[in-house]
This record gives sequence, C-alpha cells and structure tokens, in this order.
Amino acid sequence: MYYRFYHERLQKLTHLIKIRHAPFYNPIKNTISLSDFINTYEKIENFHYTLTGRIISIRNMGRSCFLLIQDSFLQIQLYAQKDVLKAKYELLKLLDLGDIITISGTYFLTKSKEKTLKVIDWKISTKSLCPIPEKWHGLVDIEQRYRQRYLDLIANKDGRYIFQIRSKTISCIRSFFDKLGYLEVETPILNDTAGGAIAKPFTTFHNTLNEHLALRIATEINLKKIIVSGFNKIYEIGKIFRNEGLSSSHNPEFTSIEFYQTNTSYLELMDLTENLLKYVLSLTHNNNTIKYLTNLIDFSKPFKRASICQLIGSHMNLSEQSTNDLESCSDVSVAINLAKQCEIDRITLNEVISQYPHIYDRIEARNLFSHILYTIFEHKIEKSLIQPTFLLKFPLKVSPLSKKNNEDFSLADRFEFYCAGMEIANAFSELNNPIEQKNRFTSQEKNNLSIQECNTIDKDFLTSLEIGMPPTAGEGIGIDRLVMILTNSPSIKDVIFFPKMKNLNTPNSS
RNA sequence: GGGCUCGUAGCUCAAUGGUAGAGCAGUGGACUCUUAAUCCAUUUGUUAGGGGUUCAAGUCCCUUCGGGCCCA
Repeated sequence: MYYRFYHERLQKLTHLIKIRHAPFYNPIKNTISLSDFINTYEKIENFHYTLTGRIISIRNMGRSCFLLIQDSFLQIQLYAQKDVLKAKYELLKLLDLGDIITISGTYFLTKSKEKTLKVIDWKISTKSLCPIPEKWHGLVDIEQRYRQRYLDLIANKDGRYIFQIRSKTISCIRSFFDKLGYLEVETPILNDTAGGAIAKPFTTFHNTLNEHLALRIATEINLKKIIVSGFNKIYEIGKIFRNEGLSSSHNPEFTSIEFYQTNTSYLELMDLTENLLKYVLSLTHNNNTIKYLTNLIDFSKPFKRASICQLIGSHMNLSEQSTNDLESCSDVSVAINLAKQCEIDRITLNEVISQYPHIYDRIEARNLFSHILYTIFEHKIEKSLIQPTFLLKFPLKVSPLSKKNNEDFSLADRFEFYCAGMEIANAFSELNNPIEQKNRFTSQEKNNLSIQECNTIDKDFLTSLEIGMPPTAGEGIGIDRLVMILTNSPSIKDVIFFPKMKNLNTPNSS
C-alpha cells in the first residue's frame, strides 16, 4: 500500500522531469517568509511576491483551485486560476500534499476576508514521495511522533511551538548570565573519569590512544578546575549523558546549564535562581502563572523555601514543635518509625541503613537520621512539590562535593529546586577543602556501589583543589525539564527533537 | 526490574467469538471565492510477529517485539 503511494508520486516526478519542471535543484532567491508576507507586505497592491512552502491542502474547484502552504511559523492560502495560469494550470495535477512549491503572485482578500496569494507563476522545489499525515487529526500515535519527528512537526504545529520556546529559553538563560558577567565555557564530553554526580556513565574507547573513556555525567568537575584557574563567574550549557533508565522525565542524554561563582554561598544562588526563572518566564510567556497539565504554577510570588523536615512535618500533619524537633533529632528509631508510617518499603529502607554500618556516635546517628528523612522525601513528597520550591537541609552523605554545614555536620550547604513534581535545579556551596574532598571520595568508593564503572576518583581534580579553589557556589539546572514546564509537555520526549527510542530492528538479546 | 494497558488501511478510528469497515488521503469524473469545500464513482489489509483453544479468532489463551501509564 505504502509502495503504491510512493510509486504514484514517483510517476508524477518522472513526468515533471520529462517536461522540464524538475524539482530538487537550486533554491529560488528573493522569497519572503509567510509571516513577512502577511505582516509587512500585504498592503502593497499588484506587487509580485515570491513565497515558498509545503503544500498541506489542495481544494480543486475545476477551473480554479485553492492550496494551503506552510513554512516554519505560518500557513497561507494560494488561489490558482486556469485563466491566469493557462497550460501550467493542468500541471497542478502533478502536485501532492507534502510537496514544496515556490509561487509568485499578488496579494488579495477573499470574500471571506482571508489573506491570499493569487498565483501568477509557480515552480516545484521539492517533490514529496511519501504521504503526509491526515490534515485534521494530524499524527496522533505517540510512538510514531517520537520516531518520525519530521512527520509530527509537519502535521502538528503545536509541536513546532515547543521547539521555539525551547530555543528562546536557552537564549534567555544565556543572555541572563552574559549580562551578569559570566564567561561561557566548554569542557570535554569525553573524559577519563565521569564524576560530579552519582550516576552510571556511558563508556567508549579511543582506538589510537588505546584508552577507555567515559561520557560526562555532569560538567561539575571540569568547571571547578576552571574556577581554580582564576575565572570567577563561568557557565556551560551542554549535553549530559547518563546510562540509566528512561522515563517521562529521564532521557539518556539531556541538556543542562551549570554555573559557578566565587565568593558566593548557596543561599545567594536561591535568589539568583528565582530571578533567572522569572526572567525566562517574562520573555517566553506573558503571564507569570502557567498551566502545567492539571495544575496552575504560580511564579509571581517569592518561591517557597522549606527544609526536608518541614515538608515531612506538613506531609504527616506533625505539630510545629514535633517538626522542629526533627531538625536536630538523632534518634534513628524515630526516623525509621516515620519511614514506616510513610510506607517506605523495607528494601529501600535497609539499603539506606546498610550505608551506616558503624553508628558509634551521635553525629553518625544524626547522619543516618537525615538520610532516612531524605529517602522519605524522595519517595513520598517530591512528586507533590508542584509550586516552585527550594528544598533545604540535605544530608551530607548524598552531597559528596558540597560543603558541610557549620551548625549541623550531618547536613550540606545545599538546596534543590523543585517544580511540577520534578527536580529542576541542584546547587551547593562547593567543598574546596582538598583533604576533606579526598576523604569523602575514599569513603564513597568504599561504601557506594554507584561509584563503580568508570567513576573512579579524578586525582587531577583533587590536585586542582590542592592548588586552591576560592569559596565558590555552583548550580546545575535541567533545561529539558524546565522547557517541559514552560510548554505544558507531559514527557521529556516532547521537548527533545529525537528522544531515545528502543531500536525496532534488533531484538532484545536478554 | 514489577504491575496495568495499547498495537486494525498511508493517517484518524469502528467492528457481541460469526462476511474486516468508515472518514481523510489516493485514483477517475463534475464544479472559478473554497477553507475539515461539496457531489458522483473507486482502489487499498501479514488486524505488530509467532504459537495455541475453537466448527469459526482482530476479539479468548500463551509468547516475542514495540509504545504508554503507574510502581521500584
């Protein structure tokens, strides 16, 4: 069936070539975009405009014919008449939906006041050999939309809007940091070790160097080396790769911005993040409240700031006093009890507890306590953080690159930013004590399974800290997830042109 | 990784276990202001793949592949 469509169109193509109207050749100069035609040029009478676009509808009326073409942003109607086009009118029969044509003609308004181009001459630019999706419903099948994005975007103009907002978001972020005097930098994707986050890397091999390499799982380590080198405000926007599961908010490669600023603490980055997001929103939307799925997200007020304990307290309807008590509690049985009340499954809980084999003092007990509460947050509360929220008081154990809090040694000087139930940003005061950093890496290597693979210690990073890194705060923001929120997209696949889909050709070997 | 669920024409979707269909698209024809144009005629199927139950399977069962949602 599909072959028949292809064959019919191929015959039309052959015919076009035979009568010297062959497509696929040179671009036609002096064409204007459809939006320019509509917005700027429309008032000039009898002027010959040249437009180009893809045919998405043909309404043939015998001796006249309406066609609809579209370019990146707009659609416009063409009106072709046999009286005007003479012999070339008959050749319109060789056109199909999906073909790209270039037309010259004059502007006029139809009886129903639609802006239209009256065709004086036309030329085919590209012959489409495949049928495009149906005009009214478009392409609905989710899988096919992701696998053949070009068809999706031809048929569904809302999809093109997503990528406009994506582009605008990234340029807003860039201009925000440029204005603040940050230097944009680029660091390697291919590295000897993959550090800066707890995640499994993709690995590859360099043939002539005879070396195993890992694709970066964060830009953190290299950016901090640049801070050591003397730059005091830097950022990098780029792809990150993590060899982990896929979900509606996880793609194996995604885009992040990480930025670092010296003589700054994580607390100041909260204000900066809030300003950044409000700035992006002001340039991508007219409104500071946006609809995301079934929720309205309000970016107008100061963003909520809450500790893990506070969120657990309100989640479980604890009294203010009981909630405050959690902030300094080191009674592990209290934490375990809370976890059980929140229905944290036993395996998850035991995994956390097993990371603390020797609870010989209050500090270690407090560490475990904080870690268990964090686990409750991850499993039961994270998804309910719809409104913009800064999450504070992270356990040190899950923050290996972050400074220790001066008042509570079980905590890190760190926050994460949540919105729409997703982690959007992660920031902390960077640990710049090389001895402590080395100890953290060593104990992590002993205890933590996730540091295996290519995730060995980056000794050069430790050397750079030994040279001396000024007090610095750094943050990473997941741009794809931010764009999801800004475009009301339920899946990260919606905001990535070519999301990873399982290969259809090779059967699963397992 | 576990649970639920979906896969039918190029696209969007129907079809109590009982003849695989419609609209759009395509093809042929009528029509010079249509706009989901209209009217007449008409082509198109490995019902995701494989196996089973049954007189009979798109439909029930098993299995493989792919997607979606939820959980981990």
